[in-house]
Amino acid sequence: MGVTIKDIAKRAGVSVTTVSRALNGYKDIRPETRDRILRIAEEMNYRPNAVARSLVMKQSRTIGLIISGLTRSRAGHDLTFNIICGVNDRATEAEYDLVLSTTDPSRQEQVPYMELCRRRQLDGVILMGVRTDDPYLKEVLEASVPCVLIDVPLVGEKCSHVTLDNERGARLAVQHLIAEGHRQIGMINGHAQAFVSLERLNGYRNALKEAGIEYRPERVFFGDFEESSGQEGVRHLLSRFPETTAVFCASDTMAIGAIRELKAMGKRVPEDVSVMGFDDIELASFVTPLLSTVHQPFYEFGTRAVDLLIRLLKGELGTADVVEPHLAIRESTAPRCP
Amino acid sequence: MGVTIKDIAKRAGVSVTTVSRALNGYKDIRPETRDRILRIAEEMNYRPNAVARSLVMKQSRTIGLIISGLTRSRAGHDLTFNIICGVNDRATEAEYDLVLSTTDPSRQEQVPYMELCRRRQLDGVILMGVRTDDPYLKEVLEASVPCVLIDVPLVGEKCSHVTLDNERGARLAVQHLIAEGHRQIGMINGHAQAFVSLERLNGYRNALKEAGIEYRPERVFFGDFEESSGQEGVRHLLSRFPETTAVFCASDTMAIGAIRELKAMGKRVPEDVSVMGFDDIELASFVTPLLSTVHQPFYEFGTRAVDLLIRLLKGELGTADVVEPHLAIRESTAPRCP
DNA sequence: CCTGGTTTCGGAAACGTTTTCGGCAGGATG
DNA sequence: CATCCTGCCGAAAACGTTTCCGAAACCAGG
Repeated sequence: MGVTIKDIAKRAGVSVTTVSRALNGYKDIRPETRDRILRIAEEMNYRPNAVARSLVMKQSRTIGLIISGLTRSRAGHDLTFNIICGVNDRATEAEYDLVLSTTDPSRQEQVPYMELCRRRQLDGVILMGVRTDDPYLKEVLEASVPCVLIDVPLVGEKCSHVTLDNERGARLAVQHLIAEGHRQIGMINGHAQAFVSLERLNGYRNALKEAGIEYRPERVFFGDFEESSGQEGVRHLLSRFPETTAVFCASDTMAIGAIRELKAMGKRVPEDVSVMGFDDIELASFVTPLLSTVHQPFYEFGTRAVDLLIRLLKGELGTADVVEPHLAIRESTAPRCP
Repeated sequence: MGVTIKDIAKRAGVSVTTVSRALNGYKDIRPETRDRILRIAEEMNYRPNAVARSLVMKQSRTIGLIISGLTRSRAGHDLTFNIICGVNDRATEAEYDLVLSTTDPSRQEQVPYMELCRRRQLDGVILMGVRTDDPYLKEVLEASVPCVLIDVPLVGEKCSHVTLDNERGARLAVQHLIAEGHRQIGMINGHAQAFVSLERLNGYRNALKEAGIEYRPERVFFGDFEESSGQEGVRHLLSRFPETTAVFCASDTMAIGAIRELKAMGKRVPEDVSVMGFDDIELASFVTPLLSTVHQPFYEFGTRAVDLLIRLLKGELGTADVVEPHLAIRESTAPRCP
């Protein structure tokens, strides 16, 4: 159907070798024949067949974006989408094709990481959404195809990652709470299978310690990043520590749930209790009160991930890219009422 | 690097033909040799090379998801993401790989539709975000690779589409407004380059006509689906028709902008003016007041698009899949105050 | 024993590229 | 004149599959 390199060769009266040379800009070809071939290719509307090329070159100029647990969580919408956009934009800039793939822990056992890569002959992959106990994690580190992880702080020879400085982000958040006069501060964390949860917990602890406030494990509730666990979290926290005047949530979604529950309990936000989120999703700028939170540049995560991957593809060693957090202070936090 | 069919053949002492036969479950092979080969393949951890297979079979078991104007619009986030999820889920179910690709009108001129398909040897594509004046639209209809359009009501021999019954959705929306007692109803439409805009306008007109209300073209403002054009829309509409008590917006995002502007003008929503949206994006359930709107099942659009494409791939003729709208009445609409 | 039909298998071409190797001119050098 | 580059080009192998065609081997019927 399509016009091939052979057709051009025939029409130009040369061999396929010469056509290939002309098309790929090699030097050992007479300029006139090169131009003639190029003109003919143009006329015949020739388009190279990437599949055939991949087969012989053993690389596909394709990167895989593998997302674990995509549809499961409602929390990740805005977040995931922006990363996808960043990856896509940067990948097409660099002339890489992008194949989208999703898994979950059970599928990860069924189909191993390397099979996924080999099947499509992926040059590299960007992996997000994996949990600490996911099978892919070990596979990735000892695999032969380069990989960059998002929000998983691991590096290997052929493995980089990009993530926020989560400890610092969390620390800034509760530092702000403390600066506003709060001392009875609870935390609603994500599940323990997420790396970021542990780091954010550390940030919370460190901020308290700096301020000379005692850390009490009972003050942190482990949810699952979803709205309902935010509600559950405040019920749990407030019943045990009614004197709480501020709560730090490890996701905006949970913060929204927390606010909803606080309102249902007759508390005012932020007058009675301040709540701080994490992520700065789009919703944070639309709910009432507007959510104070720590901003994560998700789109940039996507572009950076591609950059890291391209460096890996060039043979450079794996590296870490941790981006600076900054606060977005809005309406859901306020000075503690005396 | 990877183990190939040839390695298996050597180890099993048969030809590659026989191995291929065993692997693909053909019948002209002795059951014992088939089982033996299968066992060996298993042992050697063989994975077929999809690239080589694509080359010879001239089909890739890959579908392209081409999105025009992805990052440009903030309006489309939730919408686009859900469609992507639907497409992805259904595609992996059907064992198709998904390559993500984005364009915009200018890129569409540079790289023709068919080139995109041929390069990756796509079996078919799902196309969304195209406008009435986009180059791809003509190309798609006369192209040789099957295509399903989202929200573009065109069918061809190898071209299906899935869309909401937009006329009906809009009609239901303003019928509801009319039923609430409103008669001074403005409309904030999308841009004229979107098919849905025209259909929604028809719905608006038809609902008015049914109710015996005069249709006045000056009462409809053409925006661009974005929040700011919603604000602009109410300024325009309210300055010309201060007696307006309800406005129907062709997107939730514009509705949110409209509400914001109305509040800024000192009007209460819905007491002074009702506003109705379109799309039912996630945000609609979080803003205050909660947005009344017409629901679109975006995720389902994605899955249905894949189903349509698969039927096209089987050789069936192009067809239309128009899904029934239904209203989600919440807080932003209310009976007209007497 | 011959014929004809199955069953089971292998050789080889094909898909569209890239790349290695070598060949043939022509000019420069000895 | 012999030798050696250098510039330009073609033949052919290779990538990993699938598939067409034919060939053994076996069996049944005559």
